[in-house]
Amino acid sequence: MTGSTRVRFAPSPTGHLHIGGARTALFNWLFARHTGGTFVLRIEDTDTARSTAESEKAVLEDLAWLGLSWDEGPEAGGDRGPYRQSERREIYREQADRLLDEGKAYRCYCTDEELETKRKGALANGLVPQYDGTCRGISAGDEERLRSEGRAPVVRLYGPTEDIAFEDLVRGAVEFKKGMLGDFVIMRSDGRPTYNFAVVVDDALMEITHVIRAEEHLSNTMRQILVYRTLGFEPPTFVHVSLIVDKDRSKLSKRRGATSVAEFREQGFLPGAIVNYLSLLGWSHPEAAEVLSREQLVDAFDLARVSPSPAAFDEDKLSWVNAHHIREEPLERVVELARPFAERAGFVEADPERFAAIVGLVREGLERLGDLPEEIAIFFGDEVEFESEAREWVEGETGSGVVRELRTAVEREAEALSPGTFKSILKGVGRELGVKGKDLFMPARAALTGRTHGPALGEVAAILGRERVLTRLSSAAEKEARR
RNA sequence: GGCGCCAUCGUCUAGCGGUUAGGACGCCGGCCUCUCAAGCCGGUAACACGGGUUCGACUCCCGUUGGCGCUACCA
Repeated sequence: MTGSTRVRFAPSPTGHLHIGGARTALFNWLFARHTGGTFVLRIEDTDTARSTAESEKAVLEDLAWLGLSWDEGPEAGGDRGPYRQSERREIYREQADRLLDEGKAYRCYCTDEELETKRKGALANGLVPQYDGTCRGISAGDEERLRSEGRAPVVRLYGPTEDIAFEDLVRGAVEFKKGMLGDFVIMRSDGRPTYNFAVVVDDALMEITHVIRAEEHLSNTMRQILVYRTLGFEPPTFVHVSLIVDKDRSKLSKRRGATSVAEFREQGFLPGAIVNYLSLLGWSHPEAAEVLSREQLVDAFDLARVSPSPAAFDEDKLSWVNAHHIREEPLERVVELARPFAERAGFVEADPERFAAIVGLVREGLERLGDLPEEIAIFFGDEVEFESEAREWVEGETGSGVVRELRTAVEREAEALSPGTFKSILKGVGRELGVKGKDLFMPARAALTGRTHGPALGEVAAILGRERVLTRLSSAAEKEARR
């Protein structure tokens, strides 16, 4: 591939980054990185009513968190900016004026009410509602008069005079009939461009080569190609990626669970896992590999393997992918991501090495970082809280014997506790007492952690350290003695 | 309503005229194991329907059905 591809992701800043948007951004990013091209980020904030600066910040943060770095855009700069549509008003106006001068567009003074009446009339007659061209050949005098009445015009582009066909990279040949579209608005009466106009002006001027976006924009493509042609620009290659849908096949909705990247982050999904899972929605690895690092994805990504059918979001599989990433990503990375989860739950470990050891041990059984506090609780605090089943293990005769003997043995034999030494000491106790297996391990586990489930016991003891092991064994023994 | 897109196990998907239709998640068993996971082994389960085209269709064409999208001075 050449290094000249230019793609963009163009979110509207109306909230946190949506999971569907994240997937679109990801495919653009993967394509850019795979081809050595440029990934542009553009903020589509022409809808002033819904766009906010906070949302823009949130979206930027979400993208950065996912690791989808952009080469041009807000904060990154670039020589084809500005990268916010709200800062490009002049550019749209110039382009619209040009079309007006060239007679390819015209001012329309029809009011909403007039338009609404016509629309209803058309619908009533079973016709496709589209602009009837009332203002098409409007005279300068009429314009003057309408303007003096206080009417502010919109700018309309002439609808297509021929069918519009194009080749979509994932959908193949797509064709729209000319009669489907009337003269449509490109500039609103307040001077702001409409979406379909702004997008084309921006994509053309930013020299975007591949427009990779969600399928919901497929129908818009007819309008946009018309704008490209009228403006005298060459349309880019279009790539319409399928939508991500809910388990019930409807549009992904908030009410059925998390839908924003931020929400998944809060639950403890790793950015690498989200990127990995999202890549599998509508794309597949040539060798069917499923657990993939960012690098592997960049390396293997190919638009030719993007599927055209909508994909249902499956949180079970996301969790599975996440568990893999928690286990397989570099420990230091996982530790860094895990720390806030621990600290928020009150588990603050001053010693970074000990904390890393704890995370390194419990990550084997973690599906989400949100489950971390529960798992690491056993390493914190002086008092062990016993689950009832665990209590039974230390209370029985053999159990209490194991606990007492183990305490003595640890005190006598071990200066430092490694997983190996702890295990051999435990086994020694077992031999002495004639106890093995569950009857040996469970009392020890229960005394040390208060639980009957958990990570490998030797490792747990090693992280606890000799002193704490002794304390906990003593206190379990006392507990038994007091009965 | 009109136009467009989509259609393989419950879910994500492989397949690109000839396959016992493959893999993954989930689920169910087994092994391993102090426990829970992980891991390994095995099982469950699909070409929406109807017409063509062809010696031969999951694959190509048409239609039906269903899902979704667009149909705005929202993006």
